[in-house]
Amino acid sequence: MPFEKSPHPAARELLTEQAQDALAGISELVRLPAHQVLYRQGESADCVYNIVGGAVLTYELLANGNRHITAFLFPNDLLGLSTHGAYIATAETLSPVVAYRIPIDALRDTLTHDPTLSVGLVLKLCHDLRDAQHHAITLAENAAHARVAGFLLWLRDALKSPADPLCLPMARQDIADYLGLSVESISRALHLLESEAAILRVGPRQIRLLDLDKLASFSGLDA
Amino acid sequence: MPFEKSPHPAARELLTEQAQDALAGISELVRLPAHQVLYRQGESADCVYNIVGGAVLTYELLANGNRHITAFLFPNDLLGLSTHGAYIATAETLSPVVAYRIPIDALRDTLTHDPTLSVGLVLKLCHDLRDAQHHAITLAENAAHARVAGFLLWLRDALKSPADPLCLPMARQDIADYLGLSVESISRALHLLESEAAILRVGPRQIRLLDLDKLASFSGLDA
DNA sequence: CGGATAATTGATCTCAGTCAATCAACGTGG
DNA sequence: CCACGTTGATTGACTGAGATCAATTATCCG
Repeated sequence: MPFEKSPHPAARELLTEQAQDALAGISELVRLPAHQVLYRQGESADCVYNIVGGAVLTYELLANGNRHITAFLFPNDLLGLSTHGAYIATAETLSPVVAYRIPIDALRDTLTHDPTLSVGLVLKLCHDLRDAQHHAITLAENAAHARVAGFLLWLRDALKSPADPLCLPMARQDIADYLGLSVESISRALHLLESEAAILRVGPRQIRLLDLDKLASFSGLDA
Repeated sequence: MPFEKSPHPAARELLTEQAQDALAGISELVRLPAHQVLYRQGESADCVYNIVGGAVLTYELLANGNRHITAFLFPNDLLGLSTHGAYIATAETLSPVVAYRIPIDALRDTLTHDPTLSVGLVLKLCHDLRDAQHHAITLAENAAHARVAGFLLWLRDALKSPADPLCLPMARQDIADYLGLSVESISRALHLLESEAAILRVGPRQIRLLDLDKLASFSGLDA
């Protein structure tokens, strides 16, 4: 939604400062250790969270026992919104996290009074929707190395850290459950990308993206 | 977001009557023939559409020439929202369509004045986000017949037509591009589901869902 | 009725999953 | 400080589900 055509903020900062302030007024700052559950799928959705620092993932457990990761969330991301009063997914911290915890009632009240927040929230949701659709496109791409290449580029963007050794905040299994692949396929894809000199594995959690263009062409999603 | 916990409207009618009225006041009713482009990916996003009747699909063209369908849209669905002033996908009618065309500027103005609309819009976007995540989960499920079974159940729900012969508004190729499969795999999956007495193909576009429980267990997504 | 398009069926091959083993990294306790 | 055990990551061999290519059948619309 082109509410702000030219001076658009960075993709992940769609909640304007005013909106952030409005939210801060009704929220509580919480600090959480790594690998802590924020909320569980099916629980009554009482609060939403606005991440300040750290990384979070959300997942759903399927009937067959598979775990499907629906999103990785980073600073300025919002999570916990749902339509029918119950959380859709389970949310877990990947690292120590600092976040605003916002009671849903307070959010609703603020929303009905403060139009500024509305616009920011709508923009944020549009972005998240776009992200989810992009995720779906990645999953529809059948080639494993294409999914992994796309994932690395997406992560680089999401982390806003062009810091050369890209730091993965999640384990291989998390990437696998996000991309719909096995951990072994993730390894093989990384091996392939490395052998093609597109990346360099410094450590299991540190990857240098050597050739962004090559990665983009591997991902098949660009231009 | 549990803005309305108990008396929640049907999933596809999250825009309240008030919100619908607010939108109707600033919009123009348009009628379009089948297989007409509403807008193209990359164009300036000037209008959003609220579907009254008919079916629409949105897709993105990838670098490798593949077409990925991001959504099928039906009455009460909203499309055309984007974050940065340009449409993300191309939208095409599947059938003759009646829709409200809403200038984005008018929507923004209304949004900053009418909190009712805000809440409705946020709810709608939450629903769409959930739908996109569900789509991603379907794509991550590797079994072709599982995807097709899930798709049929989803479509039945989306069409709000328990009318026994389920009418598919889209072609096999559309289903394939939505589920990340080949047309042949769609056929084979339907054949399998039919041989298991879960469905019955009346015609290419008419399918009777004989055993919803069996379909659900094939889909593997339910509880 | 006839041509064009869509849908189905068949045969083959490729790629990712699975099972299994190896290797590396890290933290613990002796 | 180092041996050890546990966990996570990688690599290898094999299998199976879906893509692809090709041919046939069905359906739509003039």
